[in-house]
Amino acid sequence: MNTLPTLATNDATAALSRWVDRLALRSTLSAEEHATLLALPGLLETIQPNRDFVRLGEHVDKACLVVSGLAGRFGQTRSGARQITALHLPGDMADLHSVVLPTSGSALQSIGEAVIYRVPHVHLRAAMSAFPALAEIFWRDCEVDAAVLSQWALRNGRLTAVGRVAHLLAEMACRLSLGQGRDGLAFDWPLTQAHLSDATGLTPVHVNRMMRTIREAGAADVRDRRLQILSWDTLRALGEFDARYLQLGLAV
Amino acid sequence: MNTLPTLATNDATAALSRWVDRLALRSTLSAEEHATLLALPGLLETIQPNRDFVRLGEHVDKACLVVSGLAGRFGQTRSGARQITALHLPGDMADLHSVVLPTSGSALQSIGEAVIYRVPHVHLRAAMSAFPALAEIFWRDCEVDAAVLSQWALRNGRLTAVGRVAHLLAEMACRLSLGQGRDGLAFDWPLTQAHLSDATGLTPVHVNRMMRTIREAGAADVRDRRLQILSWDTLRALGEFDARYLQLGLAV
DNA sequence: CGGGACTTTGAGGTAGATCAAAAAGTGTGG
DNA sequence: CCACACTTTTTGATCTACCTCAAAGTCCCG
Repeated sequence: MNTLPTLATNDATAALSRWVDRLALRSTLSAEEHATLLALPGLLETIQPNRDFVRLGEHVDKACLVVSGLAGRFGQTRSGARQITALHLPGDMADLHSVVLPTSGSALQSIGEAVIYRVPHVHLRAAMSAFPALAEIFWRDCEVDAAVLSQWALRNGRLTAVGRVAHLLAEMACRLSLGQGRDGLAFDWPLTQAHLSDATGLTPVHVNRMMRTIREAGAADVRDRRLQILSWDTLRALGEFDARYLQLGLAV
Repeated sequence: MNTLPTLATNDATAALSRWVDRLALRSTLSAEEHATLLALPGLLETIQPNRDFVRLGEHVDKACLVVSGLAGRFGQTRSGARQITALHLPGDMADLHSVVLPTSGSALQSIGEAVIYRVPHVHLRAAMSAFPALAEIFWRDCEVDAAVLSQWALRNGRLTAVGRVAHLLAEMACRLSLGQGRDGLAFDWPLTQAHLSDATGLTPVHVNRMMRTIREAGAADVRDRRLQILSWDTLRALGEFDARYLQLGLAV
């Protein structure tokens, strides 16, 4: 499915803009740096639902910016069990780290249909050469992802099943709203219960039961492919959730 | 317990040298960059067993290089359960990422007695200013840690208890030997079974049983605070272990 | 209207947790 | 060198959170 060139360019610019805004939350960008990043060339690509767009072990020379939809980072055991180690939403440069480690250590897959914008490393490197501060800014962006992953390890290692699911829902609500969740918020939600089970290390059946528990607690609900926050406080309590690790610049 | 200044300096230099050698495995360093890093000033500090030397939420202005002993990165749930999200051995700059994210998202604690060398960010930043390539090299080092964490998430999410413990033992054997494990290798091993349980998300009692399983399989054994690799192939099979993610430059 | 993907429910099994206590190791002071 | 306290490992017995297997129900799309 092709979009008109202009439309496509607008999509990419909007996603780049989201990304740059998020960078600016945590780093100081000069006007020139800002402009350079917004002008990064790349290729728009529509990815069918649940398709790898970066394969495990592949040598990559482009970084993927999520334009629309959702992307997951997938690991896999020898016996074929999958584990999601990161979820990326529009405005996330999903594998910025590939600039410094170009051999992909895990696969990237679309969740639902997704559009990505592939930015060649050459251009990112050119930007870094022109503005050395960008290296640090990119590095910082990657470290926020690492902090999130560290929280996932804690959650999946030490929370009960309800806690794990609730924590994930709460995290996504925060990231999707770029702030604290609030009662009544709702978001597009392409994740199936199978995806949630791969992210939390549970079985799909058990995730289903935990979603019921969360619904019956009046915390959150997924209906019609949308996530509804019913009671933010309840959800946060269930998942022992504290948004500080997301580094969104919220009140401490 | 104070050591003579000269001795102390030698320790720090040896640890810095290990760190720089490891950087050189994955990045290309010029002679000047090499020399600058080896000359990084810092403070040697001996840490009592099981003491936090970086606290959660603290604002840090120094990065910690492990000189001797072992350090763990600890997360904690509200209910007090602990999860280890990284283990750092001598020659690891345990929180290099603090240069770009100075508010610590998790605590660092010694495992057994440890010696660390605290390198002020100012000097790391000065090095980065003098040699812009260093920013990228530091970033790459952090990304290797992130790749390891991602593997931990996969392991703890999707392997059985024996697999998790075996995988951790195999990883540590590789990192301690800077290569593949080999039958008969042995290493100092300050980790208690309680530590292993915090790293794998299991209970100490169950870790004990899994250690027995691993011993009875003839794969590995801990005796007298030393880890003995009995059969590398068996251990690797038990943990579904593939060393590539460690980026040690081994044969693929 | 039929087929595929996803959710939901049920029944029964098991890996790992929990609780409790003994055994072994380690360090300290007398 | 022994006695004591403390930490760590080991073992046993029981319990339960989550898994497995199976099938029905729902939604969506061609």
